[in-house]
Amino acid sequence: MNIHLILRVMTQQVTDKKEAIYEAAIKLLNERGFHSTPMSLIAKEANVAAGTIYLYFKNKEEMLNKLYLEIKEKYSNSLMRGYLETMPVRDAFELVWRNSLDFKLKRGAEFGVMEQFKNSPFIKKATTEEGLKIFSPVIKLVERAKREKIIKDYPDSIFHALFFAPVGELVKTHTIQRTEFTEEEKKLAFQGCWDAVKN
Amino acid sequence: MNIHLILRVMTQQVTDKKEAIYEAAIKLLNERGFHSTPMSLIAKEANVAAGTIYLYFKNKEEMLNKLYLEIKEKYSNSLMRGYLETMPVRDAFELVWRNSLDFKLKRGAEFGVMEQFKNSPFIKKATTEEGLKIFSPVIKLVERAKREKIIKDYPDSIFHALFFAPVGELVKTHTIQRTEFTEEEKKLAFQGCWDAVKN
DNA sequence: TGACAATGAATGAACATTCATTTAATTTTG
DNA sequence: CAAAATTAAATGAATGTTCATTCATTGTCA
Repeated sequence: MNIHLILRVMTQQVTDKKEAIYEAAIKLLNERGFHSTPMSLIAKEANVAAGTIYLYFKNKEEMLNKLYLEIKEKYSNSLMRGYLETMPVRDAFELVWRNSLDFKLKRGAEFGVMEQFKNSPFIKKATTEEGLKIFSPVIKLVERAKREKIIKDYPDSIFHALFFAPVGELVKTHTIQRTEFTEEEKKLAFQGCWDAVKN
Repeated sequence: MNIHLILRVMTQQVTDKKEAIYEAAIKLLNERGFHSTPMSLIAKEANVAAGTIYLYFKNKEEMLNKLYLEIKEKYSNSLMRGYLETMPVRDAFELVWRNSLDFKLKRGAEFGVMEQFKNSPFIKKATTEEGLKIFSPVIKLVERAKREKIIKDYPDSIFHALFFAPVGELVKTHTIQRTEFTEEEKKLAFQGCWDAVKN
């Protein structure tokens, strides 16, 4: 392999097709669920031959586990967007909370797939563990807030449940009911989450 | 059909086999997920022939939708267990919250199936709507508490997200990590949920 | 014995995956 | 530099398997 080949591989085919496959999979999985999106359909949606998917993934299981991790990583990255060490802690929490909400609202298909897979026996333990690592920046922020006595000294699991779980639930409700999520409601909901964890 | 037959049908076979099928389905769906529990396996687990399932259900889709409703109903009934009109409102909320937690902990398989299906496109809109009706006793309690200014005047969706969503999230975390859910943690978590909604 | 319940082997459709072949890109050679 | 040779990428028809569902047959019981 010479340098040109390496560049091509890195920037063109692999990225393009793999991305196309991921995108197609996200769209279809969200719309139809795992059980009724065959590989052949994903291939068609991605404008790729059925066999091509198997150049990039060992099989369907591996593909979906990788897709899940990819989405989790995107989500995790979006959480800390705009964060500065110098922020007041409470502002940082509002930022992270809003980032979570925005991701789940704007990237509805990704969020749908995440939710569908999160509790499915289909996702392997290794994948779940990998997914936890991705979250570490947020965990650091929580540690800091606990040390400064700004939030209660909850175990991580309880903090996460009180502060983030409601966001997902709300987005699901609004998505199902096809109702607007107003700024008023966002403020109310954040205040509730904050009241649950603040000291 | 004579009266004896009707009685027999109502009390013996139908109930027994249907129940056996439901139980088998819950166990397998929770363990293996929808995509890899074939009807034949459900039949075997229920000690019933494959064809028998089709005496009680039109097809797999109908079976799963009915199963989902059945579970939701059991869950909903368990929520109000022990409730008395005369209770102080805050005690009633703690009761309902603990009932929710107990159900999700003790009936882990049912809870797992519920979670797996809740966000799946597999569940039909009609089923989701039917599932909402089942919840009405709790909604009445919430109305009462709002009127008495004991909890904040949140829209139902926000109340639900703040007060109930964390319970499910916590149970899932503990189930995955195979850790004990201590009484201490339960107290902490309830206090958080209550702080989120109380006035 | 008649009426219904239950069975489970058989059927056919759907699907994941393979692989022989084609197309495209890259390198070598004269 | 162009043509030939090599290597890699991509294709999609074919394969074998899995599975939901059916239905001819058998069992049950009033």
